[in-house]
Amino acid sequence: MINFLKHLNKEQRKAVEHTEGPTMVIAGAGSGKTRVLTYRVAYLLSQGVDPFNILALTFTNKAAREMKERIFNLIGSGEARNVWMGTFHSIFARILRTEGHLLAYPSHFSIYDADDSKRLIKSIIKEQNLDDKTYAPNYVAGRISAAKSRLISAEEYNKNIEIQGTDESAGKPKLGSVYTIYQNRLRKASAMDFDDLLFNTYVLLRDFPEILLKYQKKFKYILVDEYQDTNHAQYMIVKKLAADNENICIVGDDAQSIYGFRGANIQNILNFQKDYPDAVTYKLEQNYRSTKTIVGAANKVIYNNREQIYKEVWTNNDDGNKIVIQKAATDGEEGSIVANSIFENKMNQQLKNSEFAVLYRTNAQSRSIEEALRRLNIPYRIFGGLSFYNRKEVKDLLAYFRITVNHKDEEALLRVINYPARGIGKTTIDKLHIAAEKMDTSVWEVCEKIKEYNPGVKAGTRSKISSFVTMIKSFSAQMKKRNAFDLAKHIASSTGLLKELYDDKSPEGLNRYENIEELLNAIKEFTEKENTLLESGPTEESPSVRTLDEFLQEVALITDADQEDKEQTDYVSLMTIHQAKGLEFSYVYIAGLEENLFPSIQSLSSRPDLEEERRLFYVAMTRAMKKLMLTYAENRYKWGNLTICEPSRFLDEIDEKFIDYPKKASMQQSGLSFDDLTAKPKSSAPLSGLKRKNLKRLSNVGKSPARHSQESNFEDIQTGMEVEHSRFGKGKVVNIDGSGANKKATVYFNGIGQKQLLLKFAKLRILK
DNA sequence: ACCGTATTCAGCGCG
DNA sequence: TGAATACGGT
Repeated sequence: MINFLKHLNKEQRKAVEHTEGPTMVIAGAGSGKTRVLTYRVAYLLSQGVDPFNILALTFTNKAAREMKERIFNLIGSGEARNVWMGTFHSIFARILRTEGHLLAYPSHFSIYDADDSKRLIKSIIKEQNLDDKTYAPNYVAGRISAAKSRLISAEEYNKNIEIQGTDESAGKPKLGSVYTIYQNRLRKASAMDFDDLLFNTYVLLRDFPEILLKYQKKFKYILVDEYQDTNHAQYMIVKKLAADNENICIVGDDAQSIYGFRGANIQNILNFQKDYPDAVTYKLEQNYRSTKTIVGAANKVIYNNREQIYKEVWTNNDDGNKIVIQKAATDGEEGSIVANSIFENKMNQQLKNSEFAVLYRTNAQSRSIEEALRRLNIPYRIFGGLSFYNRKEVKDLLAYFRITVNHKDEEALLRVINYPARGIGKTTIDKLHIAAEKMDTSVWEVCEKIKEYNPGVKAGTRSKISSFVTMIKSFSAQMKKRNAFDLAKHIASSTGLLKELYDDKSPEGLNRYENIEELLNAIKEFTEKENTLLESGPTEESPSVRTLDEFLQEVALITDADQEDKEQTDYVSLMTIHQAKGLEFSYVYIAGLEENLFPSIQSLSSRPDLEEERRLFYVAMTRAMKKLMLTYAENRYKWGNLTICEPSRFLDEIDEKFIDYPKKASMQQSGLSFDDLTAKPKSSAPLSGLKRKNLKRLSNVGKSPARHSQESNFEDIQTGMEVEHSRFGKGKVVNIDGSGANKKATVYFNGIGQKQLLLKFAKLRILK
């Protein structure tokens, strides 16, 4: 039964078997952290602990998903399914849906994403006649978010002399009142933002002892992943929940704390021993991932930080290759060096693209690397950017769902009240707003009782508003009767949204239409998946159909669109170091090791910030299993003009004995004059610009990562051919015009008719 | 109401 | 450089 424990080393095993009392597991990079967490849960279950008594908190959906899968693999999904395992936000949202009424929230409250929050903040700033430069919405949002994650309410914020002083001397004395108004508006919309999910959970546990007791009794065993990334709110909630049993196990690595800028408090992990004097600490120091060279070099770098828990990461792996440091004349040449090196390694050792990753500090750096990879025809995928659920069209449809579930959801209302256009324009919406403000109610309420409130709009507009209200209400009426998919499809078509996108025959429009299709597919999957689950076992409640509001609850907290790539395509990964956390690759390139870029210019003035940059570098280095190459450029395009750069101080922190400086190749000389300085501006002519946009867009759908190699086949399409299109089906090419990237085909599709398609976008498959 | 042009502003980003 | 937004004309 517990023979799976033999897959663990001595220290890992001790950490797994020590189930009672506070436990801290310091897991060095590549030391099998996830393994310990999953085995620990499996072990608890095998010891007879009730799965309903286990709470496992992670930061990302991905981490939660992976952990679940691995536990299922160890001991089957039967019992393990009932463990409360998920992100902080999803678990707390779940608690708030049941207990939120105590805080006067309905169970169907909306969750505002960062976008919604910013829109709202922006409109408040406007309404208050504040200058949107001194009160930049991003900055204001950041301040409010920081306050909430430090558990400072709007009221406390305004009362706090120190904070008020800071804001006043920064010339932004109204921040507090924006915060207050923001909270009122959220409240009126029956909505919580991401920070509220934490904040309100804390308030719930603080002010309602019986609720606290209930969850303390329930969660007898608490596990927290990536503890070094917890912010104050998360820390306090966990502390409260664990106060009774103190069966808390936290796992993390202080050396990998890289989210200080968004409120993570590294002191939480550094002070764990003080918070729980009885805590037992286990250190996982054996690295299974990297070569001795990489581990040694990384250790040496992180050693320069003052604040850390002492540990010595070591490995049994081979020495491996030395770390290569390469200088480039420009960022363009840096891209070429990286691409060439990938090409060489790949050819010499017959490697897959997926064994390579290029990491950088800022997203803007991806450009030069992309171009170089494209020149060598190496398939790549850029991570980051807009994820599926952040696309406009997807959010629009979701907004219809949201307002169906929660009429008061104002951000949703504003998104869709005039989309597709129904003649309810800006002027009208402003009037509605003013009326709502005056009567201290929601915009929805004004719309619903438009005659009573009489916001001074013409009769014609009034009837348009009324029919919008009627339409939304009709959706709501069907919500509990129809399954999520049926209703979603009904909403998509009867609002005219589907038609609007369908009629847009531009390549972008097609893309949007397909995204809606994909969203509907996801809902269908959701509907069916849950139904099969119901048959197989006893679950909570007992609804016979999965409804739209349930789908919305699930989807509101999903942000990684990369639902495991189904087609495991083979590409080089390009991502920021932050995105690379938790991943590993055989060959890693870290680009842009220059002062003011990495470490970032914003970090230079404070020691903690600089140390965070160093940890970031540590994280980057320790992603590599076999080979690591570091590059920097002497000149780099920043915001459009060439800037002179100095090598990063971090390069000096690596012990010489681990480094291999390649002999200055002649290509660097020629590269300077020919490859880059002259070719660079021209290489981003309209054509390549368009292509890149397309790649970026595709790259984020997850289902269809950017694959450069695929693009070539449109050259082959000719008049008379039989082709297949993902949406229109089979058809015959009637005509071709244009050439190169602008090559267009006129295709006659069976049963649909003629379509004009830009070949570089339309993924046509040649049949005959 | 909507579209094309001008202007502005760049940090990493979980949920 | 380029994306996101503001503005002014139709």
